[in-house]
Amino acid sequence: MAEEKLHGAIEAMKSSGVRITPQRHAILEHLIQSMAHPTADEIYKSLEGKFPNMSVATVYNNLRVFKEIGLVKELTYGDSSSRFDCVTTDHYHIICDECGKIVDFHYPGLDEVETLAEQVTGFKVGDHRMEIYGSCPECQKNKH
Amino acid sequence: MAEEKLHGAIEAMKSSGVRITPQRHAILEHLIQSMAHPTADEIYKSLEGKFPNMSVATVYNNLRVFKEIGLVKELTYGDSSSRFDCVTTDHYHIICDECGKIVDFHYPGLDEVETLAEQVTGFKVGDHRMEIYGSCPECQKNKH
DNA sequence: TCTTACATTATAATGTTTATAATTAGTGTA
DNA sequence: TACACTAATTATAAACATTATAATGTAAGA
Repeated sequence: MAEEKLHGAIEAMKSSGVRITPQRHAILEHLIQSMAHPTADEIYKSLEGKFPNMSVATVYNNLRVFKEIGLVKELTYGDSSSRFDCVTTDHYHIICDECGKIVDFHYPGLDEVETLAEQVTGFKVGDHRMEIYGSCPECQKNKH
Repeated sequence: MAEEKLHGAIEAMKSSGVRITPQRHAILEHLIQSMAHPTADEIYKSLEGKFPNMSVATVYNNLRVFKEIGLVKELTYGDSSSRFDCVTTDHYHIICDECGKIVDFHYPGLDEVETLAEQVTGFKVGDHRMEIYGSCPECQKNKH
């Protein structure tokens, strides 16, 4: 499964015309295998063994590249440093008020809301649902 | 309305034993009156006129104090600096799977999700809903 | 293999946020 | 109202994450 994910990520890089370097491979591999959501510095430190000469800038540069092609999501909580997470297949729905069309909308990060809800209410949270409502591009056009 | 909000905030400070200083008053007033979600530096700059000697540290310190007593929420997007927002009365619901109890759950910040949804799907977003599901404190106790 | 454009490295710079120590000022009490 | 006590403010420096720069190295197609 991790293998497949890595393979898919590499394919995504190829088709985006992004070069596959050993450093990029290692960063992606680390992101996929680690269950945690590491900071840039944690990634840097964990790859020090394999790449003693790797620069911190390389980690940051590549995380930006991965974000741009949609492989990685940056999570900003209150702490000092951002955390990075592979994009999962979790998704929500966005629904057109006018024609009822339902479109998948991928968004990785409402765990934060669950955590806060637990703290504030004392509930043990199991799940949540969210829907977004609006007007789809086609229905917007038809108004004119 | 802004008056009331400010008054309420000051009451909250009093009952938390937090001293009311001119700087704190001004920072709160600015947060309540401004429609935007200012950064610490923006607050600092906009109060330069009234308080030529105010230190940036004062702004940060007081924003932390306000956060601690629940008056202010820190919003961390991808940018370099945090933004700060008065806690609004917007709320969601958290629902107990077992007894059906519904508890208000205040959370200021899903605008970010709406914005991203617009960008990704091309929809014009009007609204969203979210519910959180779990087990309330009482029902958790009753299991033991 | 060769070439070229892109990636990496090392370093310095930027910018936000926090820590420190000395001064100042709220707030309860006499 | 004046006093005393404690907390808040200021000015400064430091810490920290992140980005920019320029030189060097390397992936990948011709």
